[in-house]
Amino acid sequence: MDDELLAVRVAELYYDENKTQDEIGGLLGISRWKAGRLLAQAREHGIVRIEIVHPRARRLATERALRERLGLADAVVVPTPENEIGVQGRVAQAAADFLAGFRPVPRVLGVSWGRTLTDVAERMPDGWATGVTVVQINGGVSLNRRPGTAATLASTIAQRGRGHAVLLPSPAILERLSTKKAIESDRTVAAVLERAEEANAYLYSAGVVDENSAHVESGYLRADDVEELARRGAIGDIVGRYIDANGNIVDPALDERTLGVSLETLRAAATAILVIAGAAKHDIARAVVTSGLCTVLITDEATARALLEDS
Amino acid sequence: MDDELLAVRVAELYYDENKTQDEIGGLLGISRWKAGRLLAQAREHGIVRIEIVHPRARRLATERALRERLGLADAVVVPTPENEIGVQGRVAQAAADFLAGFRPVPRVLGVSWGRTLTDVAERMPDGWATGVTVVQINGGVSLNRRPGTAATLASTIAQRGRGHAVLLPSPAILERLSTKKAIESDRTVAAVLERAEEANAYLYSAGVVDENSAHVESGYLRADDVEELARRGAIGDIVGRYIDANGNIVDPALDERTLGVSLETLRAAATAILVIAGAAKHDIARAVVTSGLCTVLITDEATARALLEDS
DNA sequence: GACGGCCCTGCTCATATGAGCAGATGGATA
DNA sequence: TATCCATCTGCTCATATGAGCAGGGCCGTC
Repeated sequence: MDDELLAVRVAELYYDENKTQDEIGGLLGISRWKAGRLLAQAREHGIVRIEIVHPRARRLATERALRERLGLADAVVVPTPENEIGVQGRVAQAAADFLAGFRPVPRVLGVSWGRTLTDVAERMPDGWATGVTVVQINGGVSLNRRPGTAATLASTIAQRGRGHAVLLPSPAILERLSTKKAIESDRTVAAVLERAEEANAYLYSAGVVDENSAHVESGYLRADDVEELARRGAIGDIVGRYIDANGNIVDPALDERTLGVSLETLRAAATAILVIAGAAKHDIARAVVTSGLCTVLITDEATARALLEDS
Repeated sequence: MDDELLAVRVAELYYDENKTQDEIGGLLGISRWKAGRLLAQAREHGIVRIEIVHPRARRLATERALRERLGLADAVVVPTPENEIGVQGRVAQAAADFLAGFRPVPRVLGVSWGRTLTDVAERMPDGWATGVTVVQINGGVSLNRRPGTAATLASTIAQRGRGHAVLLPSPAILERLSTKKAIESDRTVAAVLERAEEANAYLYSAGVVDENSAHVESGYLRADDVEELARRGAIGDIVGRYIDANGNIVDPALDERTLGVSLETLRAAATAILVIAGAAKHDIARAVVTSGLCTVLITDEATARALLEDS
């Protein structure tokens, strides 16, 4: 019996049968030290495969790589399920867990909106904070017919944190720059934007450039506007603003008409948490992370690997 | 963070990050004993899944169940691969390993023939014994056109064991009883059968009742003979003899014309090793094992589970 | 509000394990 | 054949771990 086969036997006796290395030595006619060494070999050669099977499992090694190689303050990575079934939920759960455990507990939290953030809000544990102010950081989905809009999302997070939400009563993108300036200078809106600027942490996701974008669905943009953006290099949007692979604004004129915190605010933030999942969003995730728009990344392993590959 | 989630974190830090329970306690703000207890819980609840990934892995727990619940002297169970791809090979390898490690090394080994045993023979390690006599225990496949017949199989096992093969120069089933008696009383044949009776161990497999059986292929039986056997309750054959679910001979007249060791010889043997794999053979495996025709079973996990289910 | 039982916690102590070391083994080379 | 080098082996010792136990808090019950 060669050493590899012996290692398999040792591993079986140790892990399946809960024998001590000493007993194993006795059974297989080898010394207990040899048993220990074979066991180490078995682990090294991948004969022993240890997996943490749980919807809330994480990938600490990948998280560390992200922190070290991309200079992130923190990262949370969950395994990507087969065919991405349920990644959104898993990543949202991880984001909720992260936020709930984040210290110091933010007194003012800036949030954007979207499908992903709605998922996060739903998963925030009740009582995750004691008196948090949740500020909406970009113009909202009031036009959207679906429930679960920016307003309910922010309110949910706030209520569960025993606090209140400060909503931004404005469209995401205005048709004319003058309208945008007018709204912005409205006292209530200005007050909201001011609070948004002083948030202790920002929580946002990102969208990809395609005709199903929430901006199109809500009527802020037309399908051909999006096409044009894509043609000009846009790969996605964060807080309503379309950026290219370098994290730069694609269409400054459009951006001027977009209401909410600026990319500069995010870049300067002490804590900016990007929550993003799925293969479709690898490119936009890369753009956001490499251009320093976030300090914390919460994502699935496939996305994380995509980011790490080219660095 | 509830205990289950905490257990997941502990498991990750322990198994993925190789931290000590003490370090984990420090990281998660719990005592090292709590970390240890959570780890135990995680293992118990199946959050930690440890697998031995190797072509020669075994299922010791199932083996133990077979020994204890079916009264076998020994059992070897290998995992059934997805869609049974390669089970035959895996089980054959396990049989070869078992035989090579069997103590005391048999001086005389009785073998039957067939696809499975050919696979076993090919996998016997060179020098597995020092001077073994391998006796063919049932009539052979001289008519068979394919290579790898009873003769080469027995010779291979013998050569690798630094010994020689004693072949049974006879068809498996004779057309007429008188012919069988005549052959049986031939001095050389009688001598072989005598050696077969005194084997220290028998190694054989089993076939299922269908028109592709080696007996039909070799011309010993016609397709409609097999159909008739099935109609009368036959579920398969071992050492050329067709048995029903209770391990009894189905057609005594046919059996009389079948040349080789009897079922009684197998039942009385100190060591009779059945090598069998695949879902198609679950029934015949059950018949052989429950009727005491073997003392050692070498099989795949699915087959083993099928046997254990109804006991 | 007092009591009793249950579970959980943090401990002690025996055991299991891994790191590191010195001698043994074996194969290649001069 | 003698010698060297590399690997392997069995050891000592420090550390990590698990079993079992006593005390404390929490719950329900009276």
